[in-house]
Amino acid sequence: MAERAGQKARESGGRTAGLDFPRPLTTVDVVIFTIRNDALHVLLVQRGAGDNEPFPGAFALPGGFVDIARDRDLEACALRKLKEKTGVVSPYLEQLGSWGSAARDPRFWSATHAYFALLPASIADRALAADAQWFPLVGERVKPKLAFDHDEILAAAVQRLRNKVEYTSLPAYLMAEEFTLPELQRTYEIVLGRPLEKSAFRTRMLSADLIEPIAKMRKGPNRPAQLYRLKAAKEPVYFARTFNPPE
Amino acid sequence: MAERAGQKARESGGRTAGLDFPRPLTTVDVVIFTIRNDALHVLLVQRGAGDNEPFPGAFALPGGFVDIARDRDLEACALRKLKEKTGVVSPYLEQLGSWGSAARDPRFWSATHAYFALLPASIADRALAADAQWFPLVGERVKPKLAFDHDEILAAAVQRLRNKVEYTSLPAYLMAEEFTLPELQRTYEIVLGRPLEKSAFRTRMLSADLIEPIAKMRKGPNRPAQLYRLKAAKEPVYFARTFNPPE
DNA sequence: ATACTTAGTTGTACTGTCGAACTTACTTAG
DNA sequence: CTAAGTAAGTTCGACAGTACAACTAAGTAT
Repeated sequence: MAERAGQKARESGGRTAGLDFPRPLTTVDVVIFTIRNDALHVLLVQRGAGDNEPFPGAFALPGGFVDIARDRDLEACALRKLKEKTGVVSPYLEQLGSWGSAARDPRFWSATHAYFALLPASIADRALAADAQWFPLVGERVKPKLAFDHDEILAAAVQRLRNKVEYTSLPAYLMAEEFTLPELQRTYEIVLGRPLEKSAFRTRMLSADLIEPIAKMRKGPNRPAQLYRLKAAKEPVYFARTFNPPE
Repeated sequence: MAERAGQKARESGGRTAGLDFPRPLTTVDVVIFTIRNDALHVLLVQRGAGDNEPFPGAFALPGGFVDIARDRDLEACALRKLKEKTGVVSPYLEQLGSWGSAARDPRFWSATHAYFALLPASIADRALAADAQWFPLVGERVKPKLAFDHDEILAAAVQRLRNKVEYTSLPAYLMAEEFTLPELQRTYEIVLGRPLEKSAFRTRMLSADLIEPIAKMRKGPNRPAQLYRLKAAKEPVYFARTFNPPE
């Protein structure tokens, strides 16, 4: 329907200011994070070796062209790609930014809308697509050289994540349904790459209206720990201060 | 060059996965803020009354189609549109996000890349385009109903600005070359919509490596005030705490 | 029983904001 | 010339939250 309108306008050949412009390619890419083995990981897919595709065989962020017939909007497109690769349907998903230039795709002027998602490791391990694979992060990069400008996008995603972790509750979305405070703190420390003060962390997390204790306790080889879960609100909490800065 | 490659691929009619997808319209819009008469203002342009254009006569954010022949990348496109409307060539410019859906433009599936810019009032008043006009902000809106989903984009820009003002030095980019600390504080207060503590504001601004005093003083009807200017670094400063929160 | 480990608490020092009162420098009214 | 007014800038005590370290608690392993 909307397409027909566009076709008509284009076929009419009139100076309809804009519909006549050559259109950039429009894609969506998703940077999907999770924590495995005490390290931040990102999901990459290996590209096919077809001759018409750029960067054959290279690794890339999950993503691809917007399908105007199936994708109601950009976020729906991101969710579709995320579901195709991981099976996950309701992750924490946030828009990261957009990258568009004449140079980033050898085929044509192209613009990508980048999202980033946080998944609990427990969910992330189920039902990965055949061409998808988790890679640990080395600093802000990943070992293989990525296709397009995906190295740059990944670096921006990591930076954004680290930045927001300083003053928000984002790491809570990397946790399983039930978790203990020390586990949450460890997640913060993994993402930030530096240790945090135990008591300050506790008082902050407990005074924030973010988590609630549940009746159960986590038993282990040592003293049992109180289990918590996220409160109903899905929105992240913003703290008034950053954590003890590295100096 | 890049265009030719695209044309070829399309003409070949091969299943080149992606180049065959119908492409969304790609635009860039810029939310340009300044402060006039102790109030936050945004720049709007009035759309022409041509029959082929949607929302004829309505006000909209400055923006339009990406011109792949002239725009090296998205930011260059935003800078071009900003210069066309204001003459300003080196503002504070930050990407805001992107909005894309089948519904936002009645003509076709379209995606816009939104930026927001901060201009000092002194610069902003020079050389406005004929169809451009400053509008004061009422909350997160503006009086006229805007074209497309620009009301939503504007609201997001205001929210982002207010948010970042809590813990960054962004308002410094709304100041003239030379300014006093009380003037800077007033700018913060205008953007935030609430008063700030004088002494805390001073110690924070002075201990941040952001501004430097210059030899001159601003004379007025009362005690003269020390003049400051932004330090060389163009990047905004992030504070470790937010300002006294409203509750 | 004893040592070890991790969860969680307590207490002191310190930093920066809050809030108000104060000093300083200039203008204007009488 | 003096007194009142105004805005710039400083000072000070109260307070909140963090830093750091020492402590208690509850389990396992030997």
